[in-house]
Amino acid sequence: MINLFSTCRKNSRTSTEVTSFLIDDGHVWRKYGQKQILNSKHQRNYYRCTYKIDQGCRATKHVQKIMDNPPKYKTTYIGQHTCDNLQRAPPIILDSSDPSDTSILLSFETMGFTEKKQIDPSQCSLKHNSYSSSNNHLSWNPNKQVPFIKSDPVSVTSSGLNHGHQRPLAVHSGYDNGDMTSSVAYSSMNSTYAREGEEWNKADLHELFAEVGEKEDMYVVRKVCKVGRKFVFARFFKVGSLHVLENRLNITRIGNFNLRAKIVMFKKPISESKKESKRDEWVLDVPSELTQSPTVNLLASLNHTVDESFVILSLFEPQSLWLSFNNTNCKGVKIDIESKNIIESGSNSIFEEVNDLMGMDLNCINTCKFFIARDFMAEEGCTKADDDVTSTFPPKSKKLRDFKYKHGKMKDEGEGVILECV
DNA sequence: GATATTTGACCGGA
DNA sequence: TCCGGTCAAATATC
Repeated sequence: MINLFSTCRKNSRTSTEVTSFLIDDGHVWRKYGQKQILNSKHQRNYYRCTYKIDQGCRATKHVQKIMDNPPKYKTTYIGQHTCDNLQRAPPIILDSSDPSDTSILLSFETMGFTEKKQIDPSQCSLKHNSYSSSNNHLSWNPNKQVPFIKSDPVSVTSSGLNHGHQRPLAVHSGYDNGDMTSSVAYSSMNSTYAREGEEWNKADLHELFAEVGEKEDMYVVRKVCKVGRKFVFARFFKVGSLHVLENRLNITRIGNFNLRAKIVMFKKPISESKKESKRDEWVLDVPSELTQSPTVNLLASLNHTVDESFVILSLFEPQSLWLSFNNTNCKGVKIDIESKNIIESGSNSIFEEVNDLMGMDLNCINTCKFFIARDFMAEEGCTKADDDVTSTFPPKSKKLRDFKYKHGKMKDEGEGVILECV
């Protein structure tokens, strides 16, 4: 429910919306305070535009939960944005949890079409586009809560997915890294951009995932990856075939948007405390089927030398891979698989190094981009996987960039990876 | 080190 | 003086 009106307050235009979910207007907000309001059960959270300092944008808003069951949130916008920084991607998935959790927006990608139009909150209605369930994609009728999937070309039964009892679900968001334990399948799902009018929340995703497997938990990453995509980690138990599960998710459509699912190939020992669940402790779990990775063929075509490189296939940019070179000062290079262009490199001298070491003839399309060189010299020839695609990239500070490149071990940087030792 | 959030203190209008 | 809005140091997270 949206109740929009305008009035004057402190010489600023204000508008108020009452919704059953938290909304995202495409702007980047920073919380600057919270206050217990008289005769109100919940605190009011205050936000200002992130670009207040940079660009002098004076827009603010406050959000307050005004009803519990069903939840209702009152968002009051004060002032208009004068900044020109819209959030990197318009949102579509809206959280219905506590207002203190400000993370939870996902975006979706239409097939071959990228839409960067900002969503006007006043237009954020419940209208939905109909979608034809042709071309082997599953369709979802947004007017129905569940199930999301009407039909299933891939037999869930034959996939070995367990459809038994449902485990209690846990949802992580914000800065929670997700306490991913072993013996489970993780699927990272990313997609870009949204179309107007559809609202999604984590409860929706829970129900969607429940359709395809026994899901333990789901982690909606707070920030976007460096290509501006939101993504979700979902963990499933008792998965008979990871690839069937992956395929199953990848043929799922939500409205006009495809789900993009990639299996996350790492695991983490169960730890007792949250503090112990730092990603530094993650260890790789590269299943044997990954030896069939396309990167193997690519490397073969590139005449690489066995002990000189690792190959990292990005989860979130599956069209590219990273190569790192142990014997050089230049720690790595990112290569587009199809074009074989270097799209990011640690230094301008990388090309000579690549040519010398790998016998590759690579093209440079961008040497200006900086990437965080990492040390892949870990035990047993493997490094620890880093599932974080959320770090600032590139680092804004030259000082920080220099530091990270010099040390080359900044584990907090990078992106979700499948690592393969070759 | 950079950036975001938390939270008690502070301020100003009613 | 009360109360809502904001500040800013401390803290958390990356």
